[in-house]
Amino acid sequence: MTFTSWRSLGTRTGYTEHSLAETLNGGQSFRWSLEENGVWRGTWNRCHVELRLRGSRLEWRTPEAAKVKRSEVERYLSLGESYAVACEELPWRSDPVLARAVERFRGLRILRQPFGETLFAFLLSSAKSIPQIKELCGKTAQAYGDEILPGVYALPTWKRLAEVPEKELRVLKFGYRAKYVSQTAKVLAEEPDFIEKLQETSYVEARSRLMELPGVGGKVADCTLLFGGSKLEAFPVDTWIAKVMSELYGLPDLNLEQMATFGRIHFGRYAGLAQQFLFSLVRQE
DNA sequence: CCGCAGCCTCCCCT
DNA sequence: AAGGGGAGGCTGC
Repeated sequence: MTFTSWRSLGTRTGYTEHSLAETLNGGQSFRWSLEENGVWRGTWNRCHVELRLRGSRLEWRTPEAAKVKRSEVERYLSLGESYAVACEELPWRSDPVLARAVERFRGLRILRQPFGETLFAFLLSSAKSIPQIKELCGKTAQAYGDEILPGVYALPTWKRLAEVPEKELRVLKFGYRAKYVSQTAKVLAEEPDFIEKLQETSYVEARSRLMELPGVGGKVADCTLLFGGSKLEAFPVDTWIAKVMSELYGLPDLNLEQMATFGRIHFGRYAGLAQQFLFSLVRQE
């Protein structure tokens, strides 16, 4: 494959190697891999790009045949957003735990992934580690997705997934998640504008609609809305964040749903960004 | 309303 | 070395 030359995405993104790795490979997306030469390679929709950091300058390139636009990359990486403003608005001044996390992972941000792909990945996420989820996504793309470039496969659409028998997904080692994917695919196939309509509604409404889908509980709904729907007030509570709330915030008696509510109130409009900082913090320790 | 086992499979631990 | 327990969760009892 012939790539374009490296192009700058700016020198003021705030990214460090550390926070870039945490953003691309820290549990938001499962479609990035780090090559030996320090280059990140990732795929979303029909976009395929490489990223690297040269000092403070973030650079990208893409196979010429892929026809990826700079604006698509900027949007995906959420570069145009006022990231500094969001960080500034987080309550780190009165919250030493958050302050430590923000300091340690400066540059970490929330991606804007395709909604459908995000939903798919998080339907697979229960009781799975990041490498395992990546493996399942990769196998699914190869089995049912389009080959958008030689050897590069996009994830299949939900329409395509609706045609795949649950049994085949079990062969790919989806386990009990095969049923979630299969049944959700059927619902989405019957209601083609389900996802589109959902993105136009408020966080609260979108969350409860998403939770009607088989295999989607509060955590999966929040991850989908945060990483794939740009609902930055979503505060996903997994076992790691539960540990943070319990041990670092002194709230061991709240259940998961109560922790999610606490998070949205305590951290405010950008609770999801705070969650990602805290998630990186505990996961590292 | 709450808490818990079961679900697939893999991995880690003993 | 084989076998139990838990994993970035959801569902039904």
